[in-house]
Amino acid sequence: MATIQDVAKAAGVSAMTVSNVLNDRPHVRPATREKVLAAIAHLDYRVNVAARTLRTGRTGTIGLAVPEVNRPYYGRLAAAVVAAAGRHGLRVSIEQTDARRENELATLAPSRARVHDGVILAAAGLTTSEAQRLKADLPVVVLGERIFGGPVDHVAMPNVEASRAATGHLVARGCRRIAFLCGAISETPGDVDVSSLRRTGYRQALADAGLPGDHQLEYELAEFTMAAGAQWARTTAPARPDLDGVFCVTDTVAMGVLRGLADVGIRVPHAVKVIGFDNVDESAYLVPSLSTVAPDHDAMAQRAVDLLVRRIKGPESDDREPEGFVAPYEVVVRESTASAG
Amino acid sequence: MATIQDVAKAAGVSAMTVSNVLNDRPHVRPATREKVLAAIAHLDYRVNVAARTLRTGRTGTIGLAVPEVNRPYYGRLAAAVVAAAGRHGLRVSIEQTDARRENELATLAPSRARVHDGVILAAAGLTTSEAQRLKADLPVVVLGERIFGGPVDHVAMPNVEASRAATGHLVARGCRRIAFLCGAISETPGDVDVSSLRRTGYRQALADAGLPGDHQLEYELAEFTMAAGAQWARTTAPARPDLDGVFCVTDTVAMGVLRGLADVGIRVPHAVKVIGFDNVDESAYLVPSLSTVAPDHDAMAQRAVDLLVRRIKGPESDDREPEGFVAPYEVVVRESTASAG
DNA sequence: ATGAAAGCGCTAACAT
DNA sequence: ATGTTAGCGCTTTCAT
Repeated sequence: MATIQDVAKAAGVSAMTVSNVLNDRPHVRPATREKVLAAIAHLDYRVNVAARTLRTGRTGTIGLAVPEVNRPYYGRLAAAVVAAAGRHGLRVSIEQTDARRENELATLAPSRARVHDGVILAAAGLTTSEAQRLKADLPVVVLGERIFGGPVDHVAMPNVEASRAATGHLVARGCRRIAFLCGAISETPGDVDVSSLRRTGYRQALADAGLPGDHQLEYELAEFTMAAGAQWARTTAPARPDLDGVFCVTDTVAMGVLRGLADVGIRVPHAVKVIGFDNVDESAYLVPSLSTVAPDHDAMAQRAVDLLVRRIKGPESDDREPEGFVAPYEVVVRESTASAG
Repeated sequence: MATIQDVAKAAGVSAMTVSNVLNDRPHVRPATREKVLAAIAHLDYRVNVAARTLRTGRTGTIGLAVPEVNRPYYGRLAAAVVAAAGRHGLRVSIEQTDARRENELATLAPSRARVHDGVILAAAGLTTSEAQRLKADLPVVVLGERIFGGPVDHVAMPNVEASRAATGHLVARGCRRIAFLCGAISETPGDVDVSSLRRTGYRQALADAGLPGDHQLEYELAEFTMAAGAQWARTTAPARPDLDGVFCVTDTVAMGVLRGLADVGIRVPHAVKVIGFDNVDESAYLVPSLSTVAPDHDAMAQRAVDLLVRRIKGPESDDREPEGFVAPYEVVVRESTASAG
């Protein structure tokens, strides 16, 4: 395997000149550049990434830490991040955190700085206060909740607003007894997990409509899974005949709910209307198709990568105030909330 | 950030001894080892992966090249590979090939040998003859079709047998006019893509049952997508009122088909029974739930990683004959092929 | 059982 | 515009 020295020799220049060509640095005469490129092609030379990393401290790879690869939402996100990173010439290495805080924190440990130039952390296990005190040893962008006053750049879902819109849509379709299904809500006061943010939006929408809030209608599931959603629909929903709408914290949960309601003969959207959150690809193909909130995944991924690259590139930029970006969204209306029977 | 020299100094030994401790090499006195470990802990020392890689040529990372991260099947697979690799202390870097042969071949190029110790290639764009002549510059395990006489280890789906079983199940449930939906089938004679293998199983099952094969019932879709499946169900299925069963090349396609059939009022399983392939998580929660072939994803991932690790570890093992592993499978019967109306 | 020396391939800094 | 020098942090080889 050819080295930069071999190329230099073949081109009749110094290794440094080859390096300059490789890295698109100025001050290389076109003629010289040609010679070097020819030698590179001839020898089929490839840079040794390890050597470059050892020298520069840059690895050319960013980490993407997600709770679980095998979930449509994160699959969608990962695809978008891989694409966006590629545009910056960066590789993406995906890690699973299983939504456990120690794993999430571990991705920011110094040891990772040796492997990744930066990390995009799709946080699900951290508390807000933890996120606000994140002391990362490498550039980080947190993807998930909006972290006010946190120390790192973050890209967030418009959780509250979008949930309010989703619930508002149910209200507009005539629902009056709307359940909210979410995951475990943190006990820590001031902590903002997805569930509590979306619950806030849900409550606001009820208030907007002058509907009484009923905490009996707020259900905390053990997990964000289809199984949990289905289980709820089979056991709890039938016991609440007054129910006419369900807002699910994610499409995955909603998929389970649709299945469970079908099992117990509760018709959607006739008896109960259902709306989810995420606009996962599958949602459009369910029977009935699932109404949902569609955040702009590509914009989130693109922005996350851009923010990260800026921190990676500019050491001076460490001083820059942490930035936040809230993705645009829209409510996608499908059969599960259709108005006519 | 502490280096191995710092640790050596702190422990009062040479760098070499520290290295020996780090790499669990013999001939280190327990007392010495203790001293070193203490120094490591005290300084919070971490090996510099780049330096080690430069020296040894090993990166500690394997590549996983999949057509698309954002597809349930590959998400499921990726999760399993990440888990299996972790057990060997290896990181996984995921790449997308978009099922294009040049991208798939690129993952095996020498330049990647600098970044990955080996690659698991979920091939979808290569022809058999290409796969059989794969000249990889680093250890590779191909995950996908069974490559007879190929030069690399491979882990395969039991495509033919499982498809035969799936189709046989439809026959057993009384279907007589069974359609087969697949992706584009390669023109190259002798080429075995997923579609043609599964078609072979389908045809065998029909022959087993003494049913006439009717090539009019074999449909090649442009893509393995829900959209393509739905499109087919909406346009083609209604034109074939004799149809009573559909075997889809993947669950994703089947999801689209279920949706499309619902659109045109063809009832499943009453009028038409549908079976898929993959047993994606979602399949159990569709309405109707989808019967399918369930290959053992975890076994496939585990085996792929094991095979790869063997090639990486043992240079002498290059001589070993390429191994093939065919995953076990079972037919999972759900509502979409239920017998009673 | 431990250590000294050398070098993996690259690039930052400083010549020229 | 190009070249020289030095060294990133580790491990292989050969001593001791």
